[in-house]
Amino acid sequence: MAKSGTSSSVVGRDSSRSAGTRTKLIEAAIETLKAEGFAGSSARAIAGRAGVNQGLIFYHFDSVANLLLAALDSVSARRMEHYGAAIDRVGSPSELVDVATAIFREDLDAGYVAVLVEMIAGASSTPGLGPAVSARLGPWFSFAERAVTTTLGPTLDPVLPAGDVAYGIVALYLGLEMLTHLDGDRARALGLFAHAKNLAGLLEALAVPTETRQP
Amino acid sequence: MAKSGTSSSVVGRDSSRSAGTRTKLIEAAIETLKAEGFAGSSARAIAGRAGVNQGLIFYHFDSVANLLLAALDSVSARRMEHYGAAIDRVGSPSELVDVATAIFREDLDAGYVAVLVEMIAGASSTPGLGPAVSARLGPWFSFAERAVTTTLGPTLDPVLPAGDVAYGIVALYLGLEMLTHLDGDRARALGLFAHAKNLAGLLEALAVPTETRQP
DNA sequence: GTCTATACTTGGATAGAC
DNA sequence: GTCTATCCAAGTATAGAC
Repeated sequence: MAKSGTSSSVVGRDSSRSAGTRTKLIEAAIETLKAEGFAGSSARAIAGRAGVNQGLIFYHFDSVANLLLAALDSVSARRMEHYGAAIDRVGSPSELVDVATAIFREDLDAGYVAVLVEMIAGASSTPGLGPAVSARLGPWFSFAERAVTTTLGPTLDPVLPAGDVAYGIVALYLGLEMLTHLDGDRARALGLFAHAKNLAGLLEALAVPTETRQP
Repeated sequence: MAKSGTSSSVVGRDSSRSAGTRTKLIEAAIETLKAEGFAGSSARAIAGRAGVNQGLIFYHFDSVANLLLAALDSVSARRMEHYGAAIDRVGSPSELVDVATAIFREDLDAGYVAVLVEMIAGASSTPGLGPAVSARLGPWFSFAERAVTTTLGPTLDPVLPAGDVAYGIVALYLGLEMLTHLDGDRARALGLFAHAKNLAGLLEALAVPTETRQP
């Protein structure tokens, strides 16, 4: 459905001389979702922020919903790249909490999770948007699951399956973003991460006090 | 700002012969928020569901946003009443998880938390709505805190303040509602509650094995 | 006091100019 | 291929009928 290239160029980038209207629109869509929410992300609002005519949205993306999905794809891709790099240098649970705290702070500042939240909440109002958004949640789940698995390992897998924990973590992440975004008080959420750090340290002290691992 | 009574009657109810247009509108607003989301809750959509002329919204509530806030007040009041009754007959942590599970299932079916989620997410798009919604979150926090305090008591309060735990629980609750509502799969969320039940049982076994309490 | 008919504004989408 | 002018539907809000 969505058009693939901007020009007849063979390369994947949109390298025509028009300075990438597509890219500008996607960037403006992200900004508008963050600042005005889903309900405020009209074609005119987004185009105004991008400094282009609103008709271009329908030329490049066919509909506003498609543009918003492209915006969600864009943030997801950026975040997953960043997350993946961060998670690879994590060993212990408390290190995981440290990384998670830093990432959460970044996401809050940049408003990346706000985009996701608005798209999920907004999906109720546009027919067909729900499944599309749902499909794009996959990377977030699998990233969280990978983070849990690589740090906690199969240690607590029998009592707490990594997939279930990942689901809860994503849900908590979304909820904390909502609350923080609503009242602008990030201290409450960050306080929770501080407590998690303590619990992680406690967990490390309890678990495998002797090096019981097979090569 | 909002009009208080419907007629010049002395009683608090709207007891005029008009069969309660206000009430019908509030009910329709709740249903519309659940089904169509914030972005889909226009004056026309709500009035259509209520079977009344859309102009009545502005007569009775001055604006759509005010009607939506009244709808949020209505669900909050109902839920708090129900929650309060349920929490009073809870003693142990695992009982708390049982009650929380039942309540979560109810909220999912009835869509009460969906209303809250949509209002929080939608607050970004309407100037002034954020603080109004934020103010209405107070009861949810204090209920969660009360639930945590009465069951876990001051036992783990030093390491995990009840207020912080309550904040996290509300956030998790909102996030689970979003995800469940999005893909219609409530098994994932309910599975988490099952794990919480196990952990609660574990906690009970560990904590205060001897009756160490002062009268 | 309650409600309806109507005015005006904003939003989605496209035909056609460049 | 890129963009603008324009159309029509949907939204908010109110003047005035009952």
